Amino acid sequence: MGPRVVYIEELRDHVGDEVTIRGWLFNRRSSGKIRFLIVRDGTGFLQCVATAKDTEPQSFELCERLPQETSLVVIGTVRADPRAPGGYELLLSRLQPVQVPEGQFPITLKEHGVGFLMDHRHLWIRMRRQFAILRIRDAVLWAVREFFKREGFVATECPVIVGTQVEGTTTLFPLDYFGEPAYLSQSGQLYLEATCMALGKVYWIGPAFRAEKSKTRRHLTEFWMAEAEAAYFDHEDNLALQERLVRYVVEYVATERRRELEFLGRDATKLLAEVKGPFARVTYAEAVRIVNGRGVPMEYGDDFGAPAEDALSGHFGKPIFVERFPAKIKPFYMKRAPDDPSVVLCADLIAPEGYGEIIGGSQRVDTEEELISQLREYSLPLEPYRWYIDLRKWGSVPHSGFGLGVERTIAWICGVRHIRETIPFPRMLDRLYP
RNA sequence: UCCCGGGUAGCUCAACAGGCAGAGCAGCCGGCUGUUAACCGGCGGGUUGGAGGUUCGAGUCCUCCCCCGGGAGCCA
Repeated sequence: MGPRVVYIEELRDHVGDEVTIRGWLFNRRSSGKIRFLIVRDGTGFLQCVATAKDTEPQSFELCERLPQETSLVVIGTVRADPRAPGGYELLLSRLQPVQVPEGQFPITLKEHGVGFLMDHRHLWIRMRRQFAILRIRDAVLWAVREFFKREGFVATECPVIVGTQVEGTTTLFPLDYFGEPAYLSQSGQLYLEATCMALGKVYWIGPAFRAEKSKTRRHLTEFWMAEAEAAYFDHEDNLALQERLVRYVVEYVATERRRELEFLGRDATKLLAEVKGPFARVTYAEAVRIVNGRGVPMEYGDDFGAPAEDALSGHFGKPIFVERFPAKIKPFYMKRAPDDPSVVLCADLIAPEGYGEIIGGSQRVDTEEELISQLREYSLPLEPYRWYIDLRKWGSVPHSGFGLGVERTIAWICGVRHIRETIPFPRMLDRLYP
């Protein structure tokens, strides 16, 4: 048995010790009699230093030959050295290859085009930038779970195969369910409304599918949403909850993943400043005026396009709730404002810096009469929604909820322009491989 | 679906007005005891996305198709 096996992220506690690291060869450099290996192990990257004096001869020889992405076990002494990236390095005693690649690894440390990288996504995720983003993704999802746990929400699940269309079939992926038409869910919301009447405050993190043929940096056909629904929550409770969630997530990531944010060139201080104070809050009508005032044409009744969202986020420099949209451009399940039935008690949360809408939420229709009349207004059939209507017959209460777009949130926190890098294997229009 | 841009070596790109298809990196060989995408010297590397057309001659011009990227609409 060799020295104790440790992970790179634990090295600060092992300075002076001889340890074993199991990982992959990320890069190597040589200056003749001194050779440097960069080894990664999933928790970080480590510089290993090999010299003829300190390193066992056969291992020293291998340092000059092993190709990129060789899986290997390295044994050496941990030491702190300011010349090492990360501050710690391993003085290599010996190494043992696990598997040596025959050819050259497709992804080098040089430039590559996006198309090439996407075709090699299964290997691309081993590179430093992707490593940082995916570890931030992990932190975002943990933060969401921790937040809801603290707020007393119950974790639950929604079906992914559904028979009901939420708003028209064009955005749904159809499925043959033993001869019955079925779809991949575009949101768990309707089911969450049922579940919150049983468990009070509920949330789930699950996939959502949109068959829309959109081709932008903000869209995936398969993406993840953190959805919450709470009985007895009105519109105001809903916004307060969302604001606490977003602030919690950002503060959590800024603390737990500072190193990764730094690597991405993201200024954690700026992020924290953006969520520190109360979020901006405007009505849809005010938002339209602001957008117009910044030179982006749009009329009352239009939905916000990407340029309009960018204009808004540029105006405030912090997250913005846009409330009270015209009912006509929002789905059937949103509750009308009591003082103005042409608008609904909803809000979209627009992220700062042009990252777009990260939350959509609303107070829901809670009476059977309203619900049936709105389904009719939207020309939707009542039959598939029978169970949903049923909820309004048996102790219906005011309730509200929202869905947070996980990838857009990660893109904003990471400061990456395209959300395809925020999920291990993005599904997009014309992108099903790998 | 629409509007742009592109497809040349393993990768990133160049090639004037139609006239011998090139560079950097990667790879291989050699050098270097503190490298940071290391550096220095040498070597090999091509059905120019596909099909057809114009021409003495096509990477370059024309037609169709395929693929990729950027943006729009729709949304989280």
